[in-house]
Amino acid sequence: AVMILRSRFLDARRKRRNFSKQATEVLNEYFYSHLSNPYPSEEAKEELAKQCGITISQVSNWFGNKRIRYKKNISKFQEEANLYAMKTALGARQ
Amino acid sequence: TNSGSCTSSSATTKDGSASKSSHSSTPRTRKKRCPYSKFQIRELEREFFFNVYINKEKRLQLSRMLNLTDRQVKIWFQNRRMKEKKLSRDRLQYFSGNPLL
DNA sequence: GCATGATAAATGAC
DNA sequence: GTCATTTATCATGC
Repeated sequence: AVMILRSRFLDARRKRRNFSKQATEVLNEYFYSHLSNPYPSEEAKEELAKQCGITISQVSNWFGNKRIRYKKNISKFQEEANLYAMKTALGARQ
Repeated sequence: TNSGSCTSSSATTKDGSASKSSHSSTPRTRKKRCPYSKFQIRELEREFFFNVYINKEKRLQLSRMLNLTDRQVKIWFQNRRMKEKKLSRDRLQYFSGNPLL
């Protein structure tokens, strides 16, 4: 049993599981509301990790992937960007 | 999986700095990430097991044996130390914050 | 078949 | 030296 758990831990690195819908929501809200400087501080990463139920490393991974994939094809994310821009605008109105 | 496709330093002159750009006008293209072979990783890991910090002498020796630049070996050890630190952090979090174990 | 998360080379700030 | 990061690659989900 110990061996199984150990092996599960060792290659749990690339046993990828998608984040929850809510977690992705939170991360995208932060990303698109800080699009001019999408680099959360350590404190912000900690807060995001807590909100999303993931580790700080996973938050860093998500932002790293998001930044470069957004930069590589901005048009592909345009719709998503508008969606979250509208969402934050509506949230600020209340 | 990877045969000698990335062993770029075929013309081992001295350092890995190939003939980059003519002069200091071009912004010097970033070197393409090139995954190392199983053999290269094995030897690097073997040395890392003995010494987490590698000295200059062994570094030059290793770089010649693996057909890597001195800079590549240096950076590999830096990244490897960071990886070890991350593994330690993950282990700590994994065994402390999971009541199932 | 791409989307997505994690890891492996490579750079640069400090 | 560390360390956050960029970039390409890997491995999986669906």
